[in-house]
Amino acid sequence: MKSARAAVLPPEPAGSQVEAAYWRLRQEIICGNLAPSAKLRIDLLRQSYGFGASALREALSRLVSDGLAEAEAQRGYWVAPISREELNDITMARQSVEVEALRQAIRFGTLEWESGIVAASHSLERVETSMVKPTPETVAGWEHANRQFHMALIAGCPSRWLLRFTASLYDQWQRYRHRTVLRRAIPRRGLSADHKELIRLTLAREADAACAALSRHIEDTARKAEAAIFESIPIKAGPNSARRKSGKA
Amino acid sequence: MKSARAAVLPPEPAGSQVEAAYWRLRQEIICGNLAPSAKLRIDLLRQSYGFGASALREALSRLVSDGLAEAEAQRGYWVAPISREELNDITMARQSVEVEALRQAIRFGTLEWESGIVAASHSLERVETSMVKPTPETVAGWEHANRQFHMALIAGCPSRWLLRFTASLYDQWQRYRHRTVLRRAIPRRGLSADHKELIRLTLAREADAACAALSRHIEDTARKAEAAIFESIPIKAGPNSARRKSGKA
DNA sequence: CCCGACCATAAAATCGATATTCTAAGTTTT
DNA sequence: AAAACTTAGAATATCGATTTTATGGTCGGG
Repeated sequence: MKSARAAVLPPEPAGSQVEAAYWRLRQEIICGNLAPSAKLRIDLLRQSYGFGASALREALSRLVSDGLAEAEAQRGYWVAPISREELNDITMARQSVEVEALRQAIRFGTLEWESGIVAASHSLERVETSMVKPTPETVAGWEHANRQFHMALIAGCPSRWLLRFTASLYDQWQRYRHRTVLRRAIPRRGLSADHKELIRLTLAREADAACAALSRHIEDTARKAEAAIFESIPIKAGPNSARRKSGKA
Repeated sequence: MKSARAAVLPPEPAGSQVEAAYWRLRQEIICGNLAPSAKLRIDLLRQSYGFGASALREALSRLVSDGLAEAEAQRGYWVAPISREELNDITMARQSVEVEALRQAIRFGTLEWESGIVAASHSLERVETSMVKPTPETVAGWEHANRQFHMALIAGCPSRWLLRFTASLYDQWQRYRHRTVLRRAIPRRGLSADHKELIRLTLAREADAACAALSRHIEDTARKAEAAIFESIPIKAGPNSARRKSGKA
């Protein structure tokens, strides 16, 4: 039981303080505990999470490179803002990059790749089936399983750069979707028709159809998130989200 | 005269020590002064460039995110290695991402975008015309102008993410091409037929033809670099390029 | 003679303290 | 009254010293 649990929890490879700080902050940003556009004050984070100042600076640096945070010299760090425009941008970019990665995966993928898809979809199905109510823990497990599934789909792509970009975009996307997961109704039990079809077409190596299905899937989920975030009840924007729009000097 | 010069020199926005260190190291890696796979020892860099240890660590962190360096916890930093495989990967990824960016630029580009292309191609032509012999300075100017030109081509693309990925890949590519520029014959005077055609098709908004031309251009230049680097005289690999291939613990 | 554990050296990671820069409130001047 | 200057406060950036961890050679045992 315990090992089965561990497998669905998000990994936090803490080989060093910096890594630990990086993964922690990353998680906090993605799941919204650190709200978009919030100021990230070093000494405050220091006492909140118990990391050293240097480690935090280094972690924040990496988050800036990932596009999860922003920095201005001598002014400090902020959580990257979110907006309808950027959600659309992320969606469009995924439709370019992730779909191309899938195409190449279908073209070059090995048996090992196919097995990975089957394994990941099994995990995802199991998690979805056992998730009766969305709590922070089950949601974290589901998000991890879903990420693993999407990565498994394209893992057969031989281009390490496309894979890297895809992962980067997926993390960005998760920031948006996370805000919609907690409020949505109890999820269906088992994989969605979307996913099943995507798996079938991919394993059948029907590239065009599979790519179209993935593109549609990306579009649909993004539209739902867009509606949930920007058109229904606006979630607390946070009082500390003041950010100079600033023309630079 | 001086201002005209300044315009073609690569920018090094040194708003802070960390930024300065970052841009300096980045330049040294791209132009090969810091050889691929070379160990990056903090205290050594410290006395070589005169930056503080913390600033260097932070800069190195960012370079890792950019894929220009690698890190292993408790073991330090290395310059990212180069290989024929990765060159092919970068090339393929550019053909996916950069070409898609061009397609969107052609579709959505404004008048300002067109002007940017004309301006950048003018700069590039001027630099190429005035470059009688490849010296480190003129090469740096030419590489900057060439980069500006490629970025100008796709600047009309509305997706900030695609632009970011393209820039990232272009930097990677520059590492490879730089090793071929110094040894090649005296360049033609003025823009290549390749570039002229690419500009013409782009400004005429003939998307398919322009994308095909760009894809071919990327492929051709990559092939030339591949031949120059991996099939002719192997450049000094550097005695300090020893790197554990290492299975991780 | 070979293998494994131990110790000395060197490098990297972390922490705390100092200096610099920015922000904002209060004051003065026009 | 409005604008600009001054000054106190806070946050960031930088540097040096300490702690922790890896590495390579050596000694002792099998």
